[in-house]
Amino acid sequence: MEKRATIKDVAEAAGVGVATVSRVLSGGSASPQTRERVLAVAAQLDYRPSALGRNLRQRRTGGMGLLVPDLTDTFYGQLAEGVLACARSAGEPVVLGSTGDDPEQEADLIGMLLEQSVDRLIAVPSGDSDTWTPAVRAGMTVVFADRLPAMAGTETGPAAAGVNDLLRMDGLPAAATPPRPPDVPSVLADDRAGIRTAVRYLRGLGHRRIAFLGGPGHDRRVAAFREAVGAPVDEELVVFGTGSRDSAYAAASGLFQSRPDLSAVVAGGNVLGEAAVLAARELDLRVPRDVSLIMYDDVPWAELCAPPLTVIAQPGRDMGYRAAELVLRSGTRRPRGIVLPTELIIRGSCGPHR
Amino acid sequence: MEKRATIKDVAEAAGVGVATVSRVLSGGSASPQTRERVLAVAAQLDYRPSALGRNLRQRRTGGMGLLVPDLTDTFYGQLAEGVLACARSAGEPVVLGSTGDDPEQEADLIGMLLEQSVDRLIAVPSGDSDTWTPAVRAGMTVVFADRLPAMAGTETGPAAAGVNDLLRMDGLPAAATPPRPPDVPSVLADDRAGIRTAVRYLRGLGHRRIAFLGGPGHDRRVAAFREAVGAPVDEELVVFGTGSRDSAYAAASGLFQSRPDLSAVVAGGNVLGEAAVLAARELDLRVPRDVSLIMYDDVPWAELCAPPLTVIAQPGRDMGYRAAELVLRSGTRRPRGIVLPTELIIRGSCGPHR
DNA sequence: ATGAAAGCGCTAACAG
DNA sequence: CTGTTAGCGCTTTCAT
Repeated sequence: MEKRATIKDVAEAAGVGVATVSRVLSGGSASPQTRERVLAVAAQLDYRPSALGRNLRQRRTGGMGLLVPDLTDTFYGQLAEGVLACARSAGEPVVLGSTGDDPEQEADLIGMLLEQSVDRLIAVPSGDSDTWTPAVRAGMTVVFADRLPAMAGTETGPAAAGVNDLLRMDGLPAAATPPRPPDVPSVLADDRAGIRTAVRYLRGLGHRRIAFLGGPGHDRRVAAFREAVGAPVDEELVVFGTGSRDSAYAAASGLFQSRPDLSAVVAGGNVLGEAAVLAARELDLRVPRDVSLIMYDDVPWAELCAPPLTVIAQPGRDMGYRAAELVLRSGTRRPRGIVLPTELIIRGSCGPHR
Repeated sequence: MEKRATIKDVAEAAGVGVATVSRVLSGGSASPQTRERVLAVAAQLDYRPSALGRNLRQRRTGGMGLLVPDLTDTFYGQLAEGVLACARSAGEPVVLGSTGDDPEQEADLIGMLLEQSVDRLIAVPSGDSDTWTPAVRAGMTVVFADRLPAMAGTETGPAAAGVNDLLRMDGLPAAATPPRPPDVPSVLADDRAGIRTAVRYLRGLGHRRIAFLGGPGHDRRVAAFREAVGAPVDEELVVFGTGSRDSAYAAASGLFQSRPDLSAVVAGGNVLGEAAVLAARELDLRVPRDVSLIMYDDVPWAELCAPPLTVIAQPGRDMGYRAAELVLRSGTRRPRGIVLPTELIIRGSCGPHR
């Protein structure tokens, strides 16, 4: 454990001032001579500028934070891979946190990031806009991915100050394509189109009693579902798990048992899809003979199921990559929301209603 | 974006010196009076000590780095969740990197961490011991998880200096239980026992031509496999993918086609198991009727397969948690290797040889 | 018990 | 074009 050379060491060894070294290394002006000498000495000393010094000086950490609900969920794994790929090509570090879809943990992690002076953050938010106000007020550039924070105090009339105003999206007016991105820096999938396509597909197959199995943060998807199935929504057919696999299973199982008349279900995420398959099997419901299933997220194992699962694919890796780009370019342009397309991939888990 | 209060602000507002504030906040000695006042002022000012200043002063970043091959692989997702859980309870940040099982990227990421002065690292290593020498020499505390770096220059006689000497494990002598942990700080699964149990199980079912489908970093598993199947190992039955899903599929498919006489395969990881299922289906081989399959890693979707997959379960989350504990306690005791048990979970993907 | 002061390694004025 | 200097926010002797 030998201690690293500092900029001062390099300066002395090269017979120049520290400022010159700093300039050379960050591409400032310097005579070719000096530049070369400094570079040579730096290389020779194996000098690595310390991010510590630079960060303190600039009062900010480089890189970015990344907050996801659960890395065990393959979709978030894909998203994370995208973020990491972009960060790597920029040579920036990524500080990771897993929130477990719990607003409190999320708030703690935000606090931790603030303490680290991480001022760029990509998040799949769990808490509502109130959770996010501190981060924004502290000057963080935050890009939301996969979903937006719910608006706080929505039922109490005018929304409280904070990010709420930014979150106001178009109020889901009559189907307009292409979708208008929200005004918050964000990378989302076109949930509405994805769900609508799925529901239409099921209806085309003759299904009328279609259920939605959702999880935390799936409100845009449920909204789209309600819109797609039309007016009298059978509320018993819209159920939610809390994010854990157990609760997802319980929700799925409960749904199948309480409403044996349903003929198709749309799972709002891959963990819920997994639960649906498991619950169906346990109850001896055969897919797609007894019940058709469409799952949000295309994950590798969707193809391994018997039958292979029909899915609404969203580009997880791309979403992560784009989000990282947005958050890194935040100085350049005021980033706006991005909406990425989804795709219905028809495999074998849906059949005609019978 | 209001700027945060500094320790100086607190000191002034409380009418004390900065040193006192520092002491109070880090649990040093101070009169109850002073302590209370400082605390009150700090709370009132919403003061958060800046990690930047502290880190620079102490010439090290808190927290830890985490390097995994691929977050899209559910096992590493579990591992990461474990690490994050431990880090969170310690309030420490985690800097994440994904290596893609590529030693070069790994080396780059190590460089990045060094630049950040991250001096604790948990890694699922891709490169050999040479890749890791710089990190160790720079004074990093590194805990390996899931596997150890291969020894460099092993074929050229005496191993080169570096971490090589630390890596020397017991040379797989005749089966001794319990397994002796290596002398490197590490958290590993008991691969040998896991593989041996699996092979014995298959043999008990009458299988004689058993193949091993491996990936990067599976050398301990292959070694165990060779040991378990005994002397004349049919080398054609031991094949490798490079880590990507495509190459895993190619390897599996090639294996099935070149050796239609095999009756069972052990997949060294869940990505390879996935590939095996896919390849078998593509070739119209039925599991377990035509070929039995055991996969390393118990992942949620193993149960969804038809038939559900018999697996060698290893405690991914625990491994991550323990590794994080080790790396955090590194100041206290010199951490040694830990070996965690595996478990053969029999489901439906193995049948009698026929 | 407490304050003053010295940096940690770096960048950004500001002079020369 | 280049060197000097002043901190960034914090911990830590060292006096008091």
